[in-house]
Amino acid sequence: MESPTNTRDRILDASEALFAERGLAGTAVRDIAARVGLNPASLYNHFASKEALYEAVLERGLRPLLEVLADAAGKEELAGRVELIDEVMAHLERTPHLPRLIHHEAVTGGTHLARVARVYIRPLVAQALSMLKRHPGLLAGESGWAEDEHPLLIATWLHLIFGHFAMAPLLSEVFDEDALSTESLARQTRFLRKLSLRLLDRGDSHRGEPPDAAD
Amino acid sequence: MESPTNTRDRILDASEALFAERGLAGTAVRDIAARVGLNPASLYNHFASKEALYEAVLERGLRPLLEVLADAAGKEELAGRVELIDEVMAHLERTPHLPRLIHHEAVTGGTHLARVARVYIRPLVAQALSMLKRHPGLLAGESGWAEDEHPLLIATWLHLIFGHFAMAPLLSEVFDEDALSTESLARQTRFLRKLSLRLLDRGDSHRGEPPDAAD
Amino acid sequence: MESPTNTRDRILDASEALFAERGLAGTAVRDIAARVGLNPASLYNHFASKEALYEAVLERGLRPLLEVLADAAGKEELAGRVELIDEVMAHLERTPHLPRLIHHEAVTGGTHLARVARVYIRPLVAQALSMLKRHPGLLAGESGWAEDEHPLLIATWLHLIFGHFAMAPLLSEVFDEDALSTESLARQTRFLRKLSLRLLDRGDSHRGEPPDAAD
Amino acid sequence: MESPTNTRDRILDASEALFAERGLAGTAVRDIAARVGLNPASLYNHFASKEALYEAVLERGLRPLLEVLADAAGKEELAGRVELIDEVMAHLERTPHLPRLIHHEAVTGGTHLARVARVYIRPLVAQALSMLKRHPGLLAGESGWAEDEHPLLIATWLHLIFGHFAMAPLLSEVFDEDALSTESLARQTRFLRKLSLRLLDRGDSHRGEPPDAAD
DNA sequence: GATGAATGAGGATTCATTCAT
DNA sequence: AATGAATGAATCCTCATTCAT
Repeated sequence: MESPTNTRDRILDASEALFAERGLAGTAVRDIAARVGLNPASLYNHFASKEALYEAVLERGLRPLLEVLADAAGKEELAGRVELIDEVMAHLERTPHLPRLIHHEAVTGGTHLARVARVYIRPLVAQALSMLKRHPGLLAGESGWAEDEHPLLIATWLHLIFGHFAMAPLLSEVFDEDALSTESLARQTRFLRKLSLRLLDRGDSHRGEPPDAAD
Repeated sequence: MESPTNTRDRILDASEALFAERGLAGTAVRDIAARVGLNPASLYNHFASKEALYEAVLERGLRPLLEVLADAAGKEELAGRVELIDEVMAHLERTPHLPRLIHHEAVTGGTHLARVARVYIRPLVAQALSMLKRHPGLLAGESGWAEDEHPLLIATWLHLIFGHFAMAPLLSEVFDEDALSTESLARQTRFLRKLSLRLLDRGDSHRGEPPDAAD
Repeated sequence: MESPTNTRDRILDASEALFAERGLAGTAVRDIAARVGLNPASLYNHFASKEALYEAVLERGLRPLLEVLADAAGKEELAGRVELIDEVMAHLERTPHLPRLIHHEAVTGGTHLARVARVYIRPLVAQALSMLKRHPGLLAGESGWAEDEHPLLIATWLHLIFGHFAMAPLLSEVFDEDALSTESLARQTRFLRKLSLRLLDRGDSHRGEPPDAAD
Repeated sequence: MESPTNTRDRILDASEALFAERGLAGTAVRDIAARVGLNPASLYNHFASKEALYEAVLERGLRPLLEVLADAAGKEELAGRVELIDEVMAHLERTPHLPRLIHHEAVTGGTHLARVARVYIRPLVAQALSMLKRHPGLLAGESGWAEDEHPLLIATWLHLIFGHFAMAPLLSEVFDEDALSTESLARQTRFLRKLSLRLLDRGDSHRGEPPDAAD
């Protein structure tokens, strides 16, 4: 988070913030340049076009997130599941623009979306699905989730994690509290863990095991 | 949803679709005009500016949605809770652009957001909160939700309902299925009801009451 | 030549002059606009792009020339031959920018060249060749032109007619006389007729028939 | 014509080709640099400006050509006349970009044109005119050329020689044969000699002296 | 000599909007 | 209510050039 001396990175930082805030179309190259303290023409010494800059921003933001997810997903299921939430939330707290960027792409159905979805998100979802399938709580009788509901569970986490960051402006407005504050994020993280246990474990499991004992 | 002969409505329809797809900044007046089969100048016979048109689109989309919500919220709690999901999902299915519009606003933190939030969403959230508070399942002992978690529960529904529609382009790409298809929407609705029961009722309550018996 | 009231034509006129003078790359849209007394943006109400404008200029200039040539070529050979020169020179005198435009294209080998060559010039050359073949003077013995020299004869006329107009700036500078003045053009026309007779008729033919008797 | 190791010459070569192809305005410094495999900034170690580079290209191309012309013009008239054509054609074959460069200048009426015309071309034309005047064939009776037609004869050669090279892209397109091929150039040279004789000698002279016997 | 980075000026084009018709 | 033409401001980007390294 320390401000980089490297021009390229400073451009990427400024772009990330503005693209997240206003979207690709709503962001003027000149505004990015101004924020970096650079002549607009200078940006073109580093990126071939606004479009290319946008892609670089996506790439730079998505790749580390991907790695966090892949790492966590590789661990033991039970532990990984909870830690996954923690780590993703922690990571996003450090790059809070990213979810909004993704939302812009997701909502817009932009050119990059297909690529982003295929390269980054699909493998992740696949991994998450296989994790789910091996989860003991799901095998249980009548209270479990049918197999065709598993994707919806995955989507639920996506919505709740990314949505919280992406919709932060709205949530802050509605709930009168900065949704990106440390406190708010911690609360959301706790809530997500609790909710996850509640969704994944049978009725009796979350009775003997207080969900937020970890804090 | 039959195509209107009224010019003003045709403009609103075209605008809604384009604003939802590309956001305010990404949508050109001339593109709206072209879609309506009109000269761009003619739009100004109906709306004072692009901005005014955008507000009219928001207004036209939000008001009926809020009426649906207000209506449902006024009913008996238990019945209302489940029907609320059904009705909102059904309503959004008929105006599928709306959630994306809201998301654009929410993510962008646009000028209209504050107004939209205060006028439309806050009262709703307040109502929902009071509903939650009176819900019997929440009174229960150690497994319930603390009062400061109630807003997060409300947000959960917002994320899951609006998110599903708004992120439809991404979800479709990732899950290889049109997220706005009748089937997909029905499944999401069923899932939401089940999830709601699971979140709101004590462990033993959802055991005796099969969650998707309603279908 | 009277200045047109029609905006589109005024744009074409200004463009023709500037494109001829400076070439496509050397001409700024804003300069065209300024010459017409218009905002640069207004040009785009009439032409989709600078490129399209350039094509329209070429088209507007070439088509009538083509017709002049086709008309003249359709007439009796002997008469036609001499009149062809006269008419082409007279036509070009009225559209003196055209040859420079063509030269720009010819020298640049631009994108349009292939089309211009195929659509406009090839049919013309073909016609001229067939005219040449039927010319009696060419049948004659040792002093005639071999068949593979016929294209070079055609090219000779092209060079002399179009070259005179296109290179007018240089010729004026070198010969201290405006190459596009009525007088200069008349002289060049006379010269071309004389030269043509000299090239096409046997030695004795141009003795009994004084070449510039027509004036 | 072997590719030079000298950077300055490599720049001049690349520039000559590009200036000839696209003209001064149409050529970007960066394109020249790219063709040389150099950073644009490096060009400025060798030439003060694009303009200066252009002038250097003109200079480098024109001076040897003029020496050829001056040399040939100094010789005996009759021999020189025919050899002049040969030598100029041979020289231009080795620097085929030059005529296009000159045409760009000539057609554009650029800043350099006046200088080029006065310094280089006028003395040459003067010399050629004096040659013409002393030519015996012109003294002849009614079939000769009046004195005010002499400049037009000079111009004729200019048009035919330089025009052939400069308009090569068009001619190639129209006549379906590379106008700069060895064969095509040889044919044009032969044609020019024949045409010269035909223009300069009386009717009976070119009867006893077959024009292309020289080949 | 070479280069990466920077820049002011200018390039074509798009945009939302106006206005006379 | 509709439109063609006009426009000032902005858009992305290119250009020739400079300069520190």
